Formats: sequence, C-alpha cells, structure tokens
Amino acid sequence: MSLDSEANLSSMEPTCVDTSLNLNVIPSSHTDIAGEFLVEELRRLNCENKMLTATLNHVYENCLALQKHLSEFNRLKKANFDKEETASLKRKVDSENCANLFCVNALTECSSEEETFKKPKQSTTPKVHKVFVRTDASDTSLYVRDGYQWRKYGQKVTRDNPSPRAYFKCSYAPGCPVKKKVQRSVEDRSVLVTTYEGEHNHGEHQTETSGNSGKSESGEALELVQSRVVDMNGQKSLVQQFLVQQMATSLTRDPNFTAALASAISGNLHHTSTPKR
DNA sequence: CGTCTTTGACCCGCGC
DNA sequence: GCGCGGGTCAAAGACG
Repeated sequence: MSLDSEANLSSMEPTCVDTSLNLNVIPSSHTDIAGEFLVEELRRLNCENKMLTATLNHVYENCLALQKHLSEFNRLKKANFDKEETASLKRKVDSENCANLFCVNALTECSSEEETFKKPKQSTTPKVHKVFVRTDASDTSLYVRDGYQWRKYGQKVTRDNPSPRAYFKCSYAPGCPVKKKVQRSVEDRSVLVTTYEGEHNHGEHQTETSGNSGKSESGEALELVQSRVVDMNGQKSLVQQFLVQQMATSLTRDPNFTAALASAISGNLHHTSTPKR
C-alpha cells in the first residue's frame, strides 16, 4: 500500500474499526538465531500491521464522508432535475467529484444511478462502475491487475486527458461481455482510473498470479475495499480476516521467513527429539 | 507458430 | 450535412 498520507498516520486515532492484530505471541526466551530472526520479523510485521490498520481506518472515514457528500449531492441533484441548467451543472460537479476525491474513492463505485442519470434513454446500459487505483507515477503502463484476464484491443488519446486511454475486453471466458477502460487521472498521474462495463458471465476469477493478468495483492485489497463499500454496515471482521490472510500470505511468500521458520522448526524438532543428556 | 500488443484506420453518435 | 471525438477493428509486429 503506497498512500501518500502515511506520514500523517502516526497522529491519527482510528475510531471506526478495530483491525489490529495481536502478533505479540513470540515468547522472549528464544535464544537461537532463527528464533531471534522470527521475533524481529514479527515485530516488524506487527509495526507494519499497525500502520496499515491506521491507514485503513483513515480511508474508511474518508469513505463515509464521501458517501455522505454523494448522497447529499444526489438529493440536491434530483431536486433541481427540472431546471434548465441541470446538465451543465452536473457535469461540473461530477468532474469536481472525480478530481478532488480520487484519494479515497478507491472505495467508491460511481455506478448505476449516476450513469442512468446521465443517459436516461439507455435503460439497457450495462452496469458501469469506476475504480481508482494508486500506482507508481513513474510506471507508465496501463495494466490494472484485478484477477481477471484482459485482452487489450485499443488505445486512444482523449481530448480531456493527455494520458492515453486503454481499452480491454475480458478474455477469461469466451463471450464474456465485460469491458474496461484504463486511463491515468488528469489530476494525479499516479492514479489509474479504471471503468468497468458489464458483468462477468463466469464465476470465480483466477487465483494464481500470471503476468499482467494474474491476481495481485492490490487486486485483492481493491476487491475487499469495494465489498466494504457495498456493505457499509457490514462486519468489521471482513477487514480483519483480510488482514490476517494478507499477513499469512506475506509471511509464506517471504523466502527469508520460510527459511527461518524451517530452521526454527527443525531446531525445535532436533531439541525435542534429541534430549540433552 | 500461436498468442498478445500496438496502432492507424474506420465507424458511429452527437452537437452545431 | 459536416466536423469532432470516442470506441472498435484488424493488420502487422513482437515475443515466447
């Protein structure tokens, strides 16, 4: 996670959810090198976990505020729907919404109501939602790893944005109607704006990482965050479960950790199987 | 050789 | 009707 607000996180007091994990489970009596390494590694991860927890809570609070703003905006918008200047006003506010709030609207799905409002004639418009993904600004690629397999079929430079827009079709299942457009934000080039159109006609996406189309941890986080938005009243445990899973995944993928773990286990086994005389 | 990406050309809707 | 701009197609090249 590379949020630019990390510097401010130390002073932030999470109040919404308790996503912290208690990783202080290693007894201090370990004396062998592998044990010390494990303790050190877990301390580091514990520290990282606390930081992520604070970040997540910060994002969650921003999301709630954004949802409040959005509902208020929709209420006012509907109230003024009959007025002549509604269309131009809406465009203005929409663009401001997208421009100003991209830091937190990785949590938002700008879908359905907004789109149908824009195009009331197209009642059969496929479901559209936007996802904002922060990436490395120096990375010029337009690939967002979200777990599905995409085939790029076009790229275009649009008038309102100097960054090219890439067009993808879902190639995970034959006949899947889902398309997505990926373009860097005008305001912040480190943010990729991904617009999904339609719904997948296949089930679970792949779980193995394979090149650009493989499932990434950021993709998992994205899905988690989105599901969090969908069920805003939902359970804290979702986030907690995710953090636990992420922690486990990170640990098991770290060769240093697994090596140290193997060493520690074999050491313990050695100690227990060959008692000192 | 098959698959994927790139990119110029083309199509189509919309506003004037 | 015309021009503009977004979206799509498809040929050519890259790559494994």
